[in-house]
Amino acid sequence: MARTIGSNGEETATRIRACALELIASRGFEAMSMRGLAAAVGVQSAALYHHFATKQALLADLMMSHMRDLLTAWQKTCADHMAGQTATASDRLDAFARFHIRYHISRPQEVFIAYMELRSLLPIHYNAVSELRRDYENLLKAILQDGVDDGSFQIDDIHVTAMAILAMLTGITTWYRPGGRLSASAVEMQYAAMVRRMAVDEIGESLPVQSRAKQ
Amino acid sequence: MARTIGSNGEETATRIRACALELIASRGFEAMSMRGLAAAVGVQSAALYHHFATKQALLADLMMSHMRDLLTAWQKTCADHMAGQTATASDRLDAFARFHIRYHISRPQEVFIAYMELRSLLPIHYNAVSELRRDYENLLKAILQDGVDDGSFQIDDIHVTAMAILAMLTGITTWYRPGGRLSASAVEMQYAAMVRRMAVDEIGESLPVQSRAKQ
DNA sequence: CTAATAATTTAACGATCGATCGATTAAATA
DNA sequence: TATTTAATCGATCGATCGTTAAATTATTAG
Repeated sequence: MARTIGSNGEETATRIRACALELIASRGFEAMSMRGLAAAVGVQSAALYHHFATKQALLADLMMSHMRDLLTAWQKTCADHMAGQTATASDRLDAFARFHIRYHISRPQEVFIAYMELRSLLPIHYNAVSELRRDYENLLKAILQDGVDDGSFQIDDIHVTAMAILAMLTGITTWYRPGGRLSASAVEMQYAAMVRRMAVDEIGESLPVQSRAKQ
Repeated sequence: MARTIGSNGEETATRIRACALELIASRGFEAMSMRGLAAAVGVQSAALYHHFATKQALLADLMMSHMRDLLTAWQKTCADHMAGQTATASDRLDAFARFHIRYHISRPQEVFIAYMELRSLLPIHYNAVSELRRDYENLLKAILQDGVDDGSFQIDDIHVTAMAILAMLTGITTWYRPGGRLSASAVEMQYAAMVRRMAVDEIGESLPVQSRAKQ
Protein backbone atom coordinates (compact mmCIF):
# COMPACT_ATOMS: atom_id res chain seq x y z
CA MET A 1 0.00 0.00 0.00
CA ALA A 2 1.00 3.60 -0.47
CA ARG A 3 -0.51 7.03 -0.28
CA THR A 4 -3.34 6.28 2.07
CA ILE A 5 -6.67 7.66 0.96
CA GLY A 6 -7.23 11.24 2.03
CA SER A 7 -3.61 12.06 2.71
CA ASN A 8 -0.91 13.87 0.83
CA GLY A 9 2.69 14.82 1.22
CA GLU A 10 2.37 18.22 2.82
CA GLU A 11 -0.08 16.97 5.36
CA THR A 12 2.20 14.12 6.33
CA ALA A 13 5.17 16.46 6.64
CA THR A 14 3.12 18.61 8.97
CA ARG A 15 2.20 15.62 11.10
CA ILE A 16 5.85 14.56 11.20
CA ARG A 17 6.83 18.01 12.41
CA ALA A 18 4.15 18.04 15.08
CA CYS A 19 5.03 14.59 16.41
CA ALA A 20 8.75 15.35 16.32
CA LEU A 21 8.17 18.50 18.35
CA GLU A 22 6.32 16.51 20.95
CA LEU A 23 8.91 13.74 21.18
CA ILE A 24 11.97 15.98 21.13
CA ALA A 25 10.52 18.37 23.69
CA SER A 26 9.65 15.60 26.11
CA ARG A 27 12.61 13.26 25.71
CA GLY A 28 15.26 15.08 23.73
CA PHE A 29 16.47 14.79 20.16
CA GLU A 30 18.93 11.97 20.77
CA ALA A 31 16.33 9.98 22.65
CA MET A 32 13.85 10.19 19.77
CA SER A 33 14.28 7.35 17.28
CA MET A 34 13.08 7.62 13.72
CA ARG A 35 11.11 4.42 14.27
CA GLY A 36 9.44 5.89 17.33
CA LEU A 37 8.64 9.04 15.43
CA ALA A 38 7.22 7.07 12.52
CA ALA A 39 5.04 5.06 14.90
CA ALA A 40 3.71 8.30 16.43
CA VAL A 41 2.94 9.67 12.98
CA GLY A 42 1.40 6.39 11.87
CA VAL A 43 3.73 5.51 9.01
CA GLN A 44 6.77 3.34 8.42
CA SER A 45 10.14 4.84 9.24
CA ALA A 46 11.21 4.81 5.60
CA ALA A 47 8.40 7.21 4.76
CA LEU A 48 10.00 9.89 6.92
CA TYR A 49 12.93 10.06 4.54
CA HIS A 50 10.65 11.09 1.71
CA HIS A 51 10.02 14.36 3.58
CA PHE A 52 13.30 14.93 5.43
CA ALA A 53 16.71 13.83 4.17
CA THR A 54 18.09 12.91 7.59
CA LYS A 55 17.17 13.04 11.25
CA GLN A 56 19.53 15.98 11.58
CA ALA A 57 17.81 17.80 8.71
CA LEU A 58 14.49 17.37 10.49
CA LEU A 59 15.86 18.99 13.64
CA ALA A 60 17.42 21.81 11.67
CA ASP A 61 14.14 22.39 9.86
CA LEU A 62 12.24 22.60 13.12
CA MET A 63 14.69 25.00 14.70
CA MET A 64 15.13 27.24 11.68
CA SER A 65 11.38 27.41 11.12
CA HIS A 66 10.87 28.34 14.72
CA MET A 67 13.48 31.09 14.72
CA ARG A 68 12.12 32.57 11.51
CA ASP A 69 8.56 32.42 12.82
CA LEU A 70 9.67 34.06 16.04
CA LEU A 71 11.39 36.93 14.26
CA THR A 72 8.47 37.37 11.88
CA ALA A 73 5.97 37.38 14.73
CA TRP A 74 7.93 40.09 16.54
CA GLN A 75 8.07 42.22 13.42
CA LYS A 76 4.34 41.86 13.06
CA THR A 77 3.81 42.80 16.69
CA CYS A 78 5.97 45.89 16.19
CA ALA A 79 4.10 46.89 13.07
CA ASP A 80 0.74 46.32 14.73
CA HIS A 81 0.75 48.30 17.93
CA MET A 82 3.79 50.49 17.97
CA ALA A 83 4.27 51.96 14.52
CA GLY A 84 7.99 51.80 15.22
CA GLN A 85 9.43 55.10 16.25
CA THR A 86 7.18 56.77 18.73
CA ALA A 87 7.30 54.34 21.67
CA THR A 88 9.64 54.89 24.61
CA ALA A 89 12.35 52.37 25.46
CA SER A 90 10.40 51.33 28.52
CA ASP A 91 7.27 50.68 26.48
CA ARG A 92 9.22 48.77 23.89
CA LEU A 93 10.88 46.64 26.56
CA ASP A 94 7.49 45.90 28.02
CA ALA A 95 6.13 45.00 24.60
CA PHE A 96 9.11 42.74 23.92
CA ALA A 97 8.78 40.95 27.24
CA ARG A 98 5.06 40.42 26.81
CA PHE A 99 5.53 39.20 23.26
CA HIS A 100 8.27 36.78 24.30
CA ILE A 101 6.21 35.42 27.18
CA ARG A 102 3.08 35.02 25.09
CA TYR A 103 5.03 33.29 22.35
CA HIS A 104 6.64 30.95 24.83
CA ILE A 105 3.39 30.07 26.50
CA SER A 106 1.60 29.46 23.22
CA ARG A 107 4.40 27.41 21.62
CA PRO A 108 6.36 25.94 24.50
CA GLN A 109 7.76 22.99 22.58
CA GLU A 110 9.33 24.94 19.74
CA VAL A 111 10.93 27.43 22.10
CA PHE A 112 12.16 24.76 24.48
CA ILE A 113 13.77 22.82 21.66
CA ALA A 114 15.35 25.91 20.15
CA TYR A 115 17.15 26.61 23.42
CA MET A 116 17.88 23.01 24.44
CA GLU A 117 18.91 21.22 21.30
CA LEU A 118 21.46 23.63 19.91
CA ARG A 119 24.09 21.17 21.00
CA SER A 120 22.56 18.45 18.88
CA LEU A 121 23.09 20.42 15.68
CA LEU A 122 26.01 19.89 13.36
CA PRO A 123 28.21 22.98 12.91
CA ILE A 124 26.60 24.15 9.69
CA HIS A 125 23.11 24.11 11.15
CA TYR A 126 24.32 25.33 14.52
CA ASN A 127 25.78 28.42 12.93
CA ALA A 128 22.65 29.15 10.94
CA VAL A 129 20.38 28.85 13.96
CA SER A 130 22.79 30.77 16.17
CA GLU A 131 22.74 33.64 13.73
CA LEU A 132 18.97 33.96 13.94
CA ARG A 133 19.19 33.60 17.69
CA ARG A 134 21.69 36.42 17.79
CA ASP A 135 19.36 38.53 15.67
CA TYR A 136 16.64 37.97 18.21
CA GLU A 137 18.89 38.74 21.16
CA ASN A 138 20.00 41.90 19.40
CA LEU A 139 16.42 43.12 19.26
CA LEU A 140 16.35 43.10 23.03
CA LYS A 141 19.84 44.55 23.32
CA ALA A 142 18.90 47.44 21.04
CA ILE A 143 15.96 48.30 23.25
CA LEU A 144 18.12 48.14 26.35
CA GLN A 145 20.77 50.29 24.69
CA ASP A 146 18.20 52.92 23.73
CA GLY A 147 16.94 53.04 27.28
CA VAL A 148 20.46 53.45 28.59
CA ASP A 149 21.20 56.17 26.05
CA ASP A 150 18.16 58.24 26.94
CA GLY A 151 18.66 57.66 30.65
CA SER A 152 15.48 55.74 31.31
CA PHE A 153 17.28 52.45 32.06
CA GLN A 154 19.90 51.87 34.71
CA ILE A 155 21.88 48.86 33.57
CA ASP A 156 25.41 47.76 34.33
CA ASP A 157 25.97 45.65 31.24
CA ILE A 158 23.69 45.30 28.23
CA HIS A 159 24.77 41.78 27.39
CA VAL A 160 24.45 40.44 30.91
CA THR A 161 21.04 42.00 31.35
CA ALA A 162 19.81 40.68 28.02
CA MET A 163 21.00 37.16 28.84
CA ALA A 164 19.39 37.37 32.26
CA ILE A 165 16.06 38.53 30.88
CA LEU A 166 15.96 35.90 28.15
CA ALA A 167 16.92 33.08 30.50
CA MET A 168 14.30 34.18 32.97
CA LEU A 169 11.56 34.36 30.34
CA THR A 170 12.54 31.18 28.54
CA GLY A 171 12.49 29.36 31.88
CA ILE A 172 8.72 29.74 31.94
CA THR A 173 8.46 26.61 29.80
CA THR A 174 9.98 24.50 32.57
CA TRP A 175 7.13 25.02 34.98
CA TYR A 176 4.12 26.73 33.37
CA ARG A 177 1.27 24.48 32.32
CA PRO A 178 -2.06 25.65 30.92
CA GLY A 179 -4.87 25.02 33.34
CA GLY A 180 -2.61 25.37 36.35
CA ARG A 181 -2.94 27.71 39.30
CA LEU A 182 -2.02 30.80 37.28
CA SER A 183 -3.54 32.02 34.03
CA ALA A 184 -1.30 32.83 31.09
CA SER A 185 -2.13 36.52 31.38
CA ALA A 186 -1.31 36.55 35.10
CA VAL A 187 2.07 35.01 34.35
CA GLU A 188 2.62 37.49 31.56
CA MET A 189 1.87 40.40 33.86
CA GLN A 190 4.17 39.27 36.62
CA TYR A 191 7.11 38.47 34.37
CA ALA A 192 6.70 41.74 32.49
CA ALA A 193 6.80 43.58 35.81
CA MET A 194 9.98 41.77 36.81
CA VAL A 195 11.63 42.60 33.50
CA ARG A 196 10.80 46.24 34.02
CA ARG A 197 12.33 46.19 37.47
CA MET A 198 15.50 44.66 36.08
CA ALA A 199 16.01 47.55 33.68
CA VAL A 200 14.63 50.44 35.66
CA ASP A 201 16.09 51.34 39.01
CA GLU A 202 13.18 53.36 40.33
CA ILE A 203 15.16 55.08 43.04
CA GLY A 204 17.87 56.01 40.59
CA GLU A 205 15.33 57.12 38.02
CA SER A 206 13.90 59.68 40.38
CA LEU A 207 17.33 61.14 40.94
CA PRO A 208 19.06 63.45 38.49
CA VAL A 209 20.54 61.14 35.90
CA GLN A 210 24.02 61.97 34.81
CA SER A 211 26.67 59.82 33.21
CA ARG A 212 25.04 56.46 33.71
CA ALA A 213 27.28 53.57 32.72
CA LYS A 214 27.11 52.81 29.03
CA GLN A 215 27.38 49.12 28.06
CA MET B 1 46.23 -6.73 31.86
CA ALA B 2 44.35 -5.37 34.81
CA ARG B 3 44.74 -2.94 37.64
CA THR B 4 47.39 -0.66 36.19
CA ILE B 5 50.18 0.16 38.60
CA GLY B 6 49.45 3.21 40.70
CA SER B 7 45.71 3.19 40.23
CA ASN B 8 42.83 1.95 42.30
CA GLY B 9 39.08 1.71 42.13
CA GLU B 10 38.14 4.94 43.79
CA GLU B 11 40.46 6.94 41.59
CA THR B 12 39.03 5.38 38.47
CA ALA B 13 35.48 6.04 39.64
CA THR B 14 36.42 9.68 40.15
CA ARG B 15 37.85 9.89 36.63
CA ILE B 16 34.71 8.27 35.24
CA ARG B 17 32.58 10.86 36.99
CA ALA B 18 34.72 13.72 35.70
CA CYS B 19 34.69 12.52 32.11
CA ALA B 20 30.98 11.77 32.23
CA LEU B 21 30.28 15.29 33.46
CA GLU B 22 32.22 16.71 30.55
CA LEU B 23 30.55 14.54 27.93
CA ILE B 24 27.02 14.85 29.26
CA ALA B 25 27.30 18.61 29.70
CA SER B 26 28.57 19.15 26.17
CA ARG B 27 26.50 16.64 24.20
CA GLY B 28 23.78 15.35 26.48
CA PHE B 29 23.24 12.11 28.33
CA GLU B 30 21.65 10.23 25.44
CA ALA B 31 24.42 11.31 23.10
CA MET B 32 27.12 9.96 25.40
CA SER B 33 27.91 6.32 24.72
CA MET B 34 29.50 4.09 27.31
CA ARG B 35 32.23 3.28 24.79
CA GLY B 36 32.91 6.95 24.23
CA LEU B 37 33.02 7.55 27.95
CA ALA B 38 35.40 4.62 28.45
CA ALA B 39 37.68 5.97 25.74
CA ALA B 40 37.77 9.36 27.43
CA VAL B 41 38.61 7.74 30.75
CA GLY B 42 41.21 5.48 29.16
CA VAL B 43 39.69 2.10 29.92
CA GLN B 44 37.55 -0.47 28.17
CA SER B 45 33.80 0.01 28.36
CA ALA B 46 33.33 -3.12 30.45
CA ALA B 47 35.45 -1.59 33.21
CA LEU B 48 32.82 1.10 33.75
CA TYR B 49 30.41 -1.53 35.00
CA HIS B 50 32.69 -2.41 37.85
CA HIS B 51 32.02 1.08 39.27
CA PHE B 52 28.46 1.82 38.11
CA ALA B 53 25.76 -0.77 37.57
CA THR B 54 24.21 0.92 34.54
CA LYS B 55 24.46 4.08 32.50
CA GLN B 56 21.32 5.28 34.20
CA ALA B 57 22.85 4.64 37.64
CA LEU B 58 25.83 6.75 36.66
CA LEU B 59 23.60 9.68 35.73
CA ALA B 60 21.57 9.31 38.91
CA ASP B 61 24.79 9.23 40.94
CA LEU B 62 26.04 12.41 39.33
CA MET B 63 22.79 14.27 39.83
CA MET B 64 22.17 13.09 43.38
CA SER B 65 25.74 13.88 44.38
CA HIS B 66 25.43 17.33 42.91
CA MET B 67 22.17 18.14 44.65
CA ARG B 68 23.48 16.92 47.99
CA ASP B 69 26.71 18.89 47.55
CA LEU B 70 24.70 21.97 46.62
CA LEU B 71 22.50 21.76 49.69
CA THR B 72 25.48 21.06 51.94
CA ALA B 73 27.42 23.97 50.50
CA TRP B 74 24.53 26.33 51.16
CA GLN B 75 24.21 25.13 54.74
CA LYS B 76 27.90 25.73 55.22
CA THR B 77 27.61 29.22 53.72
CA CYS B 78 24.74 29.98 56.08
CA ALA B 79 26.67 28.70 59.09
CA ASP B 80 29.77 30.64 58.10
CA HIS B 81 28.73 34.23 57.60
CA MET B 82 25.24 34.64 58.84
CA ALA B 83 24.85 32.67 62.05
CA GLY B 84 21.29 32.03 60.93
CA GLN B 85 18.79 34.25 62.66
CA THR B 86 20.02 37.81 62.65
CA ALA B 87 20.20 38.60 58.93
CA THR B 88 17.40 40.48 57.15
CA ALA B 89 15.46 38.89 54.33
CA SER B 90 17.18 41.22 51.90
CA ASP B 91 20.61 40.20 53.12
CA ARG B 92 19.70 36.54 53.01
CA LEU B 93 18.37 36.88 49.47
CA ASP B 94 21.58 38.57 48.46
CA ALA B 95 23.63 35.84 50.10
CA PHE B 96 21.57 33.15 48.40
CA ALA B 97 21.92 34.77 44.99
CA ARG B 98 25.66 35.23 45.36
CA PHE B 99 26.07 31.67 46.59
CA HIS B 100 24.04 30.27 43.70
CA ILE B 101 25.96 32.29 41.15
CA ARG B 102 29.34 31.39 42.57
CA TYR B 103 28.39 27.73 42.72
CA HIS B 104 27.20 27.83 39.13
CA ILE B 105 30.29 29.55 37.87
CA SER B 106 32.63 27.21 39.70
CA ARG B 107 30.80 24.00 38.76
CA PRO B 108 28.93 24.78 35.56
CA GLN B 109 28.76 21.20 34.29
CA GLU B 110 27.14 19.68 37.36
CA VAL B 111 24.56 22.43 37.58
CA PHE B 112 23.82 22.37 33.87
CA ILE B 113 23.26 18.63 33.92
CA ALA B 114 21.10 18.78 37.03
CA TYR B 115 18.72 21.16 35.27
CA MET B 116 18.90 19.66 31.78
CA GLU B 117 18.91 15.91 32.22
CA LEU B 118 16.01 15.47 34.59
CA ARG B 119 14.06 14.11 31.67
CA SER B 120 16.64 11.38 31.11
CA LEU B 121 16.05 9.91 34.56
CA LEU B 122 13.78 6.96 35.18
CA PRO B 123 10.86 7.74 37.52
CA ILE B 124 12.52 6.43 40.66
CA HIS B 125 15.61 8.55 40.21
CA TYR B 126 13.62 11.48 38.86
CA ASN B 127 11.56 11.59 42.02
CA ALA B 128 14.60 11.43 44.27
CA VAL B 129 16.41 14.23 42.45
CA SER B 130 13.24 16.31 42.18
CA GLU B 131 12.80 16.11 45.92
CA LEU B 132 16.24 17.56 46.56
CA ARG B 133 15.60 20.17 43.89
CA ARG B 134 12.40 21.14 45.63
CA ASP B 135 14.28 21.41 48.90
CA TYR B 136 16.66 23.83 47.25
CA GLU B 137 13.88 25.87 45.67
CA ASN B 138 12.15 26.01 49.03
CA LEU B 139 15.21 27.65 50.56
CA LEU B 140 14.74 30.54 48.18
CA LYS B 141 10.98 30.59 48.62
CA ALA B 142 11.35 30.75 52.39
CA ILE B 143 13.57 33.82 52.07
CA LEU B 144 11.11 35.45 49.71
CA GLN B 145 8.21 34.62 52.02
CA ASP B 146 10.02 36.14 55.00
CA GLY B 147 10.65 39.31 53.03
CA VAL B 148 7.02 39.51 52.04
CA ASP B 149 5.88 38.90 55.59
CA ASP B 150 8.02 41.68 57.04
CA GLY B 151 7.20 44.03 54.21
CA SER B 152 10.70 44.37 52.78
CA PHE B 153 9.84 42.54 49.54
CA GLN B 154 7.16 43.49 47.05
CA ILE B 155 6.33 40.31 45.19
CA ASP B 156 3.20 39.22 43.38
CA ASP B 157 3.71 35.48 43.64
CA ILE B 158 6.41 33.64 45.58
CA HIS B 159 6.51 30.66 43.26
CA VAL B 160 6.71 32.69 40.07
CA THR B 161 9.42 34.93 41.47
CA ALA B 162 11.45 31.97 42.70
CA MET B 163 11.24 30.24 39.33
CA ALA B 164 12.22 33.45 37.56
CA ILE B 165 15.22 34.03 39.80
CA LEU B 166 16.47 30.46 39.52
CA ALA B 167 16.05 30.35 35.74
CA MET B 168 17.86 33.65 35.41
CA LEU B 169 20.77 32.54 37.57
CA THR B 170 21.03 29.06 36.12
CA GLY B 171 21.15 30.59 32.66
CA ILE B 172 24.57 31.95 33.45
CA THR B 173 26.03 28.60 32.43
CA THR B 174 24.81 29.08 28.87
CA TRP B 175 27.03 32.06 28.15
CA TYR B 176 29.59 32.70 30.90
CA ARG B 177 33.10 31.41 30.24
CA PRO B 178 36.11 31.99 32.49
CA GLY B 179 38.61 34.31 30.87
CA GLY B 180 35.92 36.15 28.96
CA ARG B 181 35.14 39.85 28.93
CA LEU B 182 33.66 39.81 32.43
CA SER B 183 35.20 38.44 35.61
CA ALA B 184 33.27 36.00 37.76
CA SER B 185 32.94 38.57 40.53
CA ALA B 186 31.61 41.19 38.12
CA VAL B 187 28.98 38.76 36.91
CA GLU B 188 28.14 37.87 40.50
CA MET B 189 27.68 41.53 41.40
CA GLN B 190 25.43 42.32 38.47
CA TYR B 191 23.20 39.28 38.84
CA ALA B 192 22.92 39.83 42.58
CA ALA B 193 21.81 43.40 41.89
CA MET B 194 19.18 42.20 39.42
CA VAL B 195 17.85 39.65 41.90
CA ARG B 196 17.52 42.39 44.49
CA ARG B 197 15.58 44.55 42.07
CA MET B 198 13.22 41.68 41.32
CA ALA B 199 12.26 41.36 44.97
CA VAL B 200 12.47 44.94 46.15
CA ASP B 201 10.37 47.62 44.56
CA GLU B 202 12.46 50.60 45.57
CA ILE B 203 9.81 53.20 44.89
CA GLY B 204 7.43 51.41 47.19
CA GLU B 205 10.14 50.88 49.75
CA SER B 206 11.21 54.51 49.76
CA LEU B 207 7.72 55.73 50.47
CA PRO B 208 6.58 56.09 54.04
CA VAL B 209 5.20 52.71 54.92
CA GLN B 210 4.15 51.21 58.17
CA SER B 211 5.52 47.93 59.44
CA ARG B 212 8.56 47.81 57.20
CA ALA B 213 12.00 46.39 57.89
CA LYS B 214 12.34 44.83 61.29
CA GLN B 215 16.01 44.79 62.22
C1' DC C 1 54.51 -17.84 49.57
C1' DT C 2 49.79 -18.61 48.89
C1' DA C 3 45.04 -17.67 48.63
C1' DA C 4 41.57 -14.35 48.13
C1' DT C 5 39.90 -10.40 46.10
C1' DA C 6 39.66 -6.17 43.39
C1' DA C 7 40.18 -4.21 38.88
C1' DT C 8 40.45 -4.63 34.24
C1' DT C 9 40.69 -6.98 29.80
C1' DT C 10 38.95 -9.43 25.55
C1' DA C 11 35.10 -10.97 23.32
C1' DA C 12 30.64 -11.15 22.35
C1' DC C 13 25.32 -11.04 22.97
C1' DG C 14 20.86 -9.31 21.43
C1' DA C 15 18.67 -5.07 20.48
C1' DT C 16 18.20 -1.03 18.22
C1' DC C 17 19.97 2.72 15.62
C1' DG C 18 19.82 5.83 11.13
C1' DA C 19 19.44 5.06 6.60
C1' DT C 20 18.62 2.71 1.98
C1' DC C 21 16.63 -0.27 -1.60
C1' DG C 22 13.25 -1.88 -4.69
C1' DA C 23 8.43 -2.89 -5.05
C1' DT C 24 3.85 -1.14 -4.80
C1' DT C 25 -0.05 1.96 -4.89
C1' DA C 26 -2.73 6.37 -5.29
C1' DA C 27 -3.29 10.45 -7.59
C1' DA C 28 -2.23 13.68 -11.40
C1' DT C 29 -1.48 14.37 -16.21
C1' DA C 30 -1.91 13.91 -21.04
C1' DT D 1 -7.04 5.06 -20.91
C1' DA D 2 -2.06 5.13 -20.58
C1' DT D 3 1.78 7.20 -18.44
C1' DT D 4 4.11 9.61 -15.05
C1' DT D 5 4.97 11.14 -10.50
C1' DA D 6 4.47 11.36 -5.46
C1' DA D 7 4.11 8.71 -1.41
C1' DT D 8 4.41 4.74 1.23
C1' DC D 9 5.70 -0.01 2.53
C1' DG D 10 8.35 -4.25 3.64
C1' DA D 11 12.76 -5.76 4.20
C1' DT D 12 17.20 -5.12 5.33
C1' DC D 13 22.02 -3.05 5.62
C1' DG D 14 26.08 -2.13 8.52
C1' DA D 15 27.08 0.28 12.66
C1' DT D 16 26.54 1.07 17.20
C1' DC D 17 24.10 0.68 21.44
C1' DG D 18 24.08 -0.97 26.67
C1' DT D 19 25.39 -4.80 28.89
C1' DT D 20 27.37 -9.33 30.28
C1' DA D 21 30.56 -13.46 30.79
C1' DA D 22 34.82 -15.35 31.34
C1' DA D 23 39.63 -14.85 31.51
C1' DT D 24 43.57 -12.24 33.22
C1' DT D 25 46.38 -9.47 36.07
C1' DA D 26 47.51 -6.69 40.23
C1' DT D 27 47.17 -5.99 44.96
C1' DT D 28 46.39 -7.38 49.62
C1' DA D 29 45.79 -10.47 53.79
C1' DG D 30 47.31 -14.26 56.36
